[in-house]
Amino acid sequence: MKELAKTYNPKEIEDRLYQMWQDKKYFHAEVRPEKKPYTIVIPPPNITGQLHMGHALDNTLQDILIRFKRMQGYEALWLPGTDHASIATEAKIVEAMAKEGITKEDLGREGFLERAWEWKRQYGGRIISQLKKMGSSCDWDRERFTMDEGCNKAVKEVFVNLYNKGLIYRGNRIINWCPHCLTTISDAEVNYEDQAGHFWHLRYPYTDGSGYIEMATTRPETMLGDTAVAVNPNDDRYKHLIGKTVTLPLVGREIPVIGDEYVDMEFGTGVVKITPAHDPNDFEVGLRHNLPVINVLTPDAKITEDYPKYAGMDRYEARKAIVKDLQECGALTEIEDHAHNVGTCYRCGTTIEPRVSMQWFVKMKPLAGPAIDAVKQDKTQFVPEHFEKTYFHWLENIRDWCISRQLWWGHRIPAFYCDACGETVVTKDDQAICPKCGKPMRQDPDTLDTWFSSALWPFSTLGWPEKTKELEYFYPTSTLVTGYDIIPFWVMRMMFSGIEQMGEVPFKTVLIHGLVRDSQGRKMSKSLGNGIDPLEVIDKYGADALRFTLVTGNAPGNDMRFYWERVEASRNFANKVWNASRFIMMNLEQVDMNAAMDLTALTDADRWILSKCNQLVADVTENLENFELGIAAGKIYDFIWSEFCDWYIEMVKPRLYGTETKTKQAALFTLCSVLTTSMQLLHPFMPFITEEIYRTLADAQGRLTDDTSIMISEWPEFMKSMVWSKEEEAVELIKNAVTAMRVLRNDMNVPPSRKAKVFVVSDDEHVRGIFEGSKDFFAALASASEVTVQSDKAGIDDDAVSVVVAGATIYMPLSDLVDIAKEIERLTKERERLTGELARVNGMLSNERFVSKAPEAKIAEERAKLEKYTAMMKQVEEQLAHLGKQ
RNA sequence: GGGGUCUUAGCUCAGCUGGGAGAGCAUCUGCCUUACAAGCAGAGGGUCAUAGGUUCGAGCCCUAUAGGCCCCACCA
Repeated sequence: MKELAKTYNPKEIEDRLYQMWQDKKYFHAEVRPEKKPYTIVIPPPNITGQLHMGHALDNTLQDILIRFKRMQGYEALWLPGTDHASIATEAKIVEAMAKEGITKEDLGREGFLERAWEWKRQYGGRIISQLKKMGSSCDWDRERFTMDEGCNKAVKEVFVNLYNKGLIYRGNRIINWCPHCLTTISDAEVNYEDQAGHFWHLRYPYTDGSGYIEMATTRPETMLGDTAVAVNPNDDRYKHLIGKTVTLPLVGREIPVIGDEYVDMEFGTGVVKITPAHDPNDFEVGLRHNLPVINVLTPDAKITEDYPKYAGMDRYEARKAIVKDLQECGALTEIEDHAHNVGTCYRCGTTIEPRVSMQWFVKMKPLAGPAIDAVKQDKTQFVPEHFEKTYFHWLENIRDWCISRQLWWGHRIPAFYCDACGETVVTKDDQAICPKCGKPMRQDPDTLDTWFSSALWPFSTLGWPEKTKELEYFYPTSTLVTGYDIIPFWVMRMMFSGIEQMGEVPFKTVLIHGLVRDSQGRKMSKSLGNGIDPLEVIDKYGADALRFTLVTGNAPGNDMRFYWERVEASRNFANKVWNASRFIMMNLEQVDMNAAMDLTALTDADRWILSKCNQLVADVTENLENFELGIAAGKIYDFIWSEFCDWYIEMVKPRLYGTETKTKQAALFTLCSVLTTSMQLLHPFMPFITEEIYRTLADAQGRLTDDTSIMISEWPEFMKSMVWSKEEEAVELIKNAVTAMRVLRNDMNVPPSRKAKVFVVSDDEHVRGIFEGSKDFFAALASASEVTVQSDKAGIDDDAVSVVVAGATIYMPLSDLVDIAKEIERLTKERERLTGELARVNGMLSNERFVSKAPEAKIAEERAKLEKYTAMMKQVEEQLAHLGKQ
């Protein structure tokens, strides 16, 4: 027979089992019309990425769902892949090249891309192999990459579709520019942070020499590009000035004073300098007033050649120089401290430079509407629900999406320009010759925002734009699992893309999770060095322990803290499971498991645990269906540890160590049955250990085949015929009695090694029957030398210690060990407790409004309690009276 | 400025449709009981942030207040 090691060693089994699952193609899903599909597309990790706790959590949740559904009989597809992460990857490669002293320009576009693909081949697989360590049951045969041929086709298709509908346009607009990455970034990619800065108060003189107007700015260097000064047209202080002109200091340009309601009269001096080229609001004002747009900065944020005195200085140097010059010419009157919000690049942290340039945009309003409606109509549901508010808020306030990037690594924009005649052609197929004038065309050099291709992921990975059978079968996908921080970047964009291109939402449920933080609640980050590597956790405690830790004690959508102690607790649970299995298998050889099972041999204890286990099946299934993964895991944990191990296995030991075959067989049958069911319920959470136990058990029972695997076994089902309430009640009574005895012995410092005679007294024949039938294990669990069940106190020493449970009083003649005073104290305490309970129940039942309004069942429940407590109270009082006499 | 969310045992957090406050860790006591000391049996510890309200009944629903965190926002 197969033996299990004394402690669970994950390293011995994880890789081996994962390999087996892969070899057997258990992760692979096919179009099978006779089965219902269940689909998850993975949030594709960046090829630059290393597995971190966020991935670990995200993938654990997905794997739990997919394994659960697979066992339930769905054709479960978990579609994996990676993201090309244009800006991050390109930056990494450029950085590596810099170390060799090469620039992008040295290699040229083709050469650079070659190098990038090489880099992808080399590192793109790393994250995948790390996901496998987690036990992720992805269909690796269908692995995709956001820049593979299929995705590229989809990207071009969508671009052309949207362009033809007028939903993609090219325009000269103010965008977020990163002077370090030298590309645009979208609004969503700008992080705002508070920075200490200053208010510089400036005076611009009127051209007619009639004085000056004063204003404040946080960015004095942009004054080179000022093309107006604005006041609020309703402002009595200034409205008469509208139409006058001022002379821009240092530059000498004559610019108008204009009136625009954008100016807040209450703030500052109520005067604003307008720099359309370098501020988004000023840009809008400029549009309204037809102001010239004067760009004073180069792409890397240096002053342009147009201002020789400052040319070549970066924006901060220029600021110093200009401030100094303004001061010298008397235009600067005051410098005030001022904290303000500065936009920074999400990738490199550089302060964003608003900049006017020709870019491609997606018109968002027409796309946002249907995406909002779909969620309002519950076509897609968020879990937890309140995240839909975040989603609505984003979509309702959305601005057009800037999608062009000045990068080489990415999907190239399928637009072709004719320099000769100015023609633009947007097409899926390369266009070399201008259809209008026949001259050569050149393709737009820019690439698309990475999220443009990610947005298509739920259908591009299923073959779209081809009408594949996969697409028809697996789309819309079932559940999307991601962090709340990704809603604006990805979830939202998949929603409107799916609706627009497919006519159907991309997924039915969005399961949102929070961030994994460190033990002090800080974000895990490279710079803090507080990140915990999931691979290290797996190495030390096993993947199952890591997975279990990530899914328990945490509600959906909430951030969680990562503690090593919690992993230890999970590991301990794994070990518990392991040892319970080991115990069962050690005893298996005692009986012939192939012999027919005599169901009448099942005892109350057997039926009790089977009934409990059956209920667990119902609960866990329901919780999983409602995405309450943590609750489900908690219930399995409690059942296995507190019910199965702490009680049932202990109850069954006397039978296993005895000689009677029939009852032994019933016990082993029950043990195996409950073990198997609970391993199946636990499998989505802890795939490795459950598989190992499942297969080892099959082996021990002589039914192990090549295709025995828990992951393709059928999910257990709740069976009405296995609800045994009477047996449950009976065993609960015994459990209460055992606990009461233990408490009593503990209070009196009686060690378990000291066995005592126990008398159970009850005038209820039914209760006596229960104790009679459970004598063997009752004695063992209560450390009794022998148990006598009788209807009265005949033959029991007067000084026996007693404990009262519902329906019975239990006596232990520990005459020489008993401290009478202590015993009276204990009983007095018990009387107090019962008095409290009775007061509560009586209070409720004497409340007329409760009796008339509460549900029938609740009232009956309270009446039963009243009866039970009254009887117990009577017993306790009798005991007290008796002891008091001595 | 707008929105969201949280406040429950010493710590970290659960508590699913309102019906006697839970877990893990920590603390204390006693156990090497032949599956497990990564264990077993017990114990202590909470005015569920505060104040109102709805209800027969509120940790849970409503309103206000205080504090923490997050997201969004163009106040130069």
